Amino acid sequence: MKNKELAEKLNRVAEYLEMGDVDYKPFAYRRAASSILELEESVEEIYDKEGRKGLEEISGVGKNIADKLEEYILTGEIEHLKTLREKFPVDLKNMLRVEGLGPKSVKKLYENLGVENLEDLKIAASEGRVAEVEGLGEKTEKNILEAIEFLKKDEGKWALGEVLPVAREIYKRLKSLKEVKRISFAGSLRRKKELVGDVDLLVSASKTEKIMKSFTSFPNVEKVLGEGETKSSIRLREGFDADLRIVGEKSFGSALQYFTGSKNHNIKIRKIAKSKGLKLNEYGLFDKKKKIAGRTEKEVYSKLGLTLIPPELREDRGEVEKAQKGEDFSDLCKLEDLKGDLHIHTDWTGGANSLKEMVSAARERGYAWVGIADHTEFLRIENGLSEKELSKQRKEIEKLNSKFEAQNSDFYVMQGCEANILRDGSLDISDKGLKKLDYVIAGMHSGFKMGRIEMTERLIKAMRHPEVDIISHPTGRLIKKRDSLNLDMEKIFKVAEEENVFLEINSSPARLDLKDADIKKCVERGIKLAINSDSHHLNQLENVEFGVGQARRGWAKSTDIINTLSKEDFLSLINN
DNA sequence: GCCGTTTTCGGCCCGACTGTTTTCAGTCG
Repeated sequence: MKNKELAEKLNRVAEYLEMGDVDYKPFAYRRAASSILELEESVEEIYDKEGRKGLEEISGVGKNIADKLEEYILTGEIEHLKTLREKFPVDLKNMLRVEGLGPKSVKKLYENLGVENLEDLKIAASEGRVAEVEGLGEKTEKNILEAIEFLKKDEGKWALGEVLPVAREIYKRLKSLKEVKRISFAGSLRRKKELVGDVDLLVSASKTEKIMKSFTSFPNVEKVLGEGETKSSIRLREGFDADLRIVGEKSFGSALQYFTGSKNHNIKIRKIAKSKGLKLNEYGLFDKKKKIAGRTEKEVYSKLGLTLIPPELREDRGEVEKAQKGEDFSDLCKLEDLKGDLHIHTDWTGGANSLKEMVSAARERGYAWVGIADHTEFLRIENGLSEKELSKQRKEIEKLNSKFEAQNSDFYVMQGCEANILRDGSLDISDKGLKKLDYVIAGMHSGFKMGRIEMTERLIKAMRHPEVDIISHPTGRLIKKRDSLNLDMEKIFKVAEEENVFLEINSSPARLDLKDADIKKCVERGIKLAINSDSHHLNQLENVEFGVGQARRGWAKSTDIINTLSKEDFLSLINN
């Protein structure tokens, strides 16, 4: 768990150094940070086992950064970072969350206006002082104000991808206790919402003391907010809270139903109970004083004349009515329905792992096929591939396929690409180059500030391109960071229908793009979707879990998702 | 600050876009 913290510290050093106009060192610190994030082992473990030498063997870590890692492991501080902070006493972490604001601008704002944090910045900008700083101007000031507004919108909310790994650690810790009979996440986390307020855990047990002790002594606890017999709360070092509730075995189902929500879903469910002369609360479903259900959620729903509604659907978007009619939701898409992943990067472009490594990791996941979709020319930073390089990659892919064939394996690797949609809607690679590929993904990676009409036309032009099959991360949003692009989604959906273009559900926890409401619209119109990991590292293949959660929140069935097809069916769909 | 089919200093993914300027700095990917 410490790796993430350490990487963050190193990145922060890089940012402060950039503020101080230092060259190259920031790059070194960033590189070290990113290789630490990719380690399988924790830096602490490496240090325990192999000492300093082990630290220096981490790629990108030399003598100096090893010093800092050692210092942090031993003291929990990095003196160098403290010194840098004294020079520029600004809340860099939060200031840099403002889209469009980098270390250099933060420095200007601090030196000219004494801006140290977001509040200062907001005041300065709304008083018109930001525009007067040399190098900044009125538009920058306006953009800053808008970006701060956007940040404020999701204040106190955390991205599912940030919360879930920590939540799982707590879950595992509690589950290992013999006193714990049943355990589940509840709340928005269980509903797989893209933003969650906190971690809700529900446990059934008769003896609670040991469980509560284990919970409040979790290593990442910053503060115990409350500790009781049936309910405790902790604040984690990551910044969010976790709540644990313990109930009796006979109430686990009703409590789970109650604490999973959503609020609007539960209001509707309780109304149904009331209309039947029953009462529903976290302790059970009651007929007068007699408890008639509570042990399982299924029992509760069933006694109310409803089928069991999957947590991801519990938003009062029509699921209750469907459940009343007997719909069993079993065809909703599931992780195990995915037969492949169409959006995988390799070290041919910006990925961390080789083609071979990515392919074998995908194979180990139990996929039947996989699609490599590296960047094309325009994205120089990602070493986007030229037509010629794509042909070379193709040869390597064909080699892998022959190998699989020789092993009598049906596993198959397809070659696609993620082409860039330029400002005018054209692609950064020739039709001739695209024709050689099995399929084509296109996506927007630049030019985010365009008017609605222009932006919509741009995307539509790309969708109408005869070679384009899939649009990656269609709205371009970054969760808690950047709002969706200015697109007329109705028009986009219409063209997707006309052109048989598939829209991506990008599983990267930073994106989750399309969002649930858009997915639901696609499903209703019969537009097919692709759940892709957009992996740049083999650890990221498992991110499809987030995409599946998102798809389920959008009511997508397995038949709506093209990754559930066999390779043959997928290719014939693409070629028609 | 790290790295080296460059042994010990010189190079370090780079182009588009935006908003500031009026030729370029900062940010993003």
